Amino acid sequence: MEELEGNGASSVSSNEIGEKIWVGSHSVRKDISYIGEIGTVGSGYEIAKLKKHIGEKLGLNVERKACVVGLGKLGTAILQNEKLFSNNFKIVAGFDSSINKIETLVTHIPVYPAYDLADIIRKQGIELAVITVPGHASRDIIDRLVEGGIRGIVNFSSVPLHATYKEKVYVSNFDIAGEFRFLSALFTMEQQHHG
Amino acid sequence: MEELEGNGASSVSSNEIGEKIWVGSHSVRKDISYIGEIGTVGSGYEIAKLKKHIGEKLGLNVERKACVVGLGKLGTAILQNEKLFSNNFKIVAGFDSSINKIETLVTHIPVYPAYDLADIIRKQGIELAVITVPGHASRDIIDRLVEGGIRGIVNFSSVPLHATYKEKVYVSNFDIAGEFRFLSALFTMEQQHHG
DNA sequence: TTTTATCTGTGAAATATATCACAGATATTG
DNA sequence: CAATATCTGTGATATATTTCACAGATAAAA
Repeated sequence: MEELEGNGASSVSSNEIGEKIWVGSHSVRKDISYIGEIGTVGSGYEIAKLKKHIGEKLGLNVERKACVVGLGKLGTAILQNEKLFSNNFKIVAGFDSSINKIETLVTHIPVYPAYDLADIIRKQGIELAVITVPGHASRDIIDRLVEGGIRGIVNFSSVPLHATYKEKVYVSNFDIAGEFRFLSALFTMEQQHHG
Repeated sequence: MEELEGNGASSVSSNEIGEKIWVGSHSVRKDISYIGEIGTVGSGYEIAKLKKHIGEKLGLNVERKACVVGLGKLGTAILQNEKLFSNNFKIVAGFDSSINKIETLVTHIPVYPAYDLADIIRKQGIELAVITVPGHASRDIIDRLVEGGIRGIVNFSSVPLHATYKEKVYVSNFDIAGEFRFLSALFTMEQQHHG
């Protein structure tokens, strides 16, 4: 929608949205209809109105604080790369278990030792975390994040985490090797079907 | 399964697998049944046999070459982090459009200018790519990857790519900001339902 | 104003996915 | 060896998701 606004458009049809995101116009309309009756028959959806409604429904209109746990190469790259985030998310802290790493890392974002995790998350009201620690450490980290009251976690460790609803934490696992396996499974099975 | 093997087990039941990955035993059995009749009633699945069959079906028993396109902080971190990959995937090349970056980057993996992309992918038989270029450049990059004959792409740029089946390329999009939006939508909607 | 084109919202139908339940086979125990 | 416990593979059922089709409303054109 922001792309279309940039082109000077003020309204958009389900068809146009569908083409942008490679989804049928039916599905676009059906999904939007769960939020409410937002469109205008004949001319489509007013972009500003649609953005507002989606934002309210999904909680995207408020700024949320996030942190990075594990400051290896990957963690540091994420910590320092503000372009990775849209404007309502702000990385406000980094954590690592190595004091040495914390003292030597050059960055304008404050970094803390891992044992302060729960405390700082609670005090600063941090809601989201990206974790890039080695697999064996991730279970311990998630416990401390939950203790601090974190709400969502993006997990880059190779050990998938399954936070329960009871814990009130949602986890999104991402594993590059897993994606590679998935992709190679797709094209391997394609070949098996075609001979 | 490798974890269980490490503990000395040689066979595993659908129940045990299900507990490990938080899935019902029914689903585990049903999924495995699509590959064939691999289990033994009464004692479960022989781990070595199950690994072999899954590997063959999904093409995980062969080594596959991969590359990283875009050597900013994130791309460099991925290029240099071999722990991110399981043993059948090997990063054999990095690419960037900045000659300066290519000349100054210190790594034991060969790096090349982006204009050599298609050529090197073809010559070296690279099947997988991770792309971490800025959004606006990604469409051009994917064209060159396809030209070189790439089979699968993990896309970290914020612009989602949709490779068609016709192009014989599969794409897995990953966008950290998108995951944050998804997670905050989940807990926001949870709050809306509970009052 | 009248006609024609455009577009939403949504029941209904079609697909796909997940779950269940159990027959029948194997392993284990006493 | 008999009795009991364990476990797979799968048809059947249930649930979820996607797609379709169109009534009815608005916008644009003539």
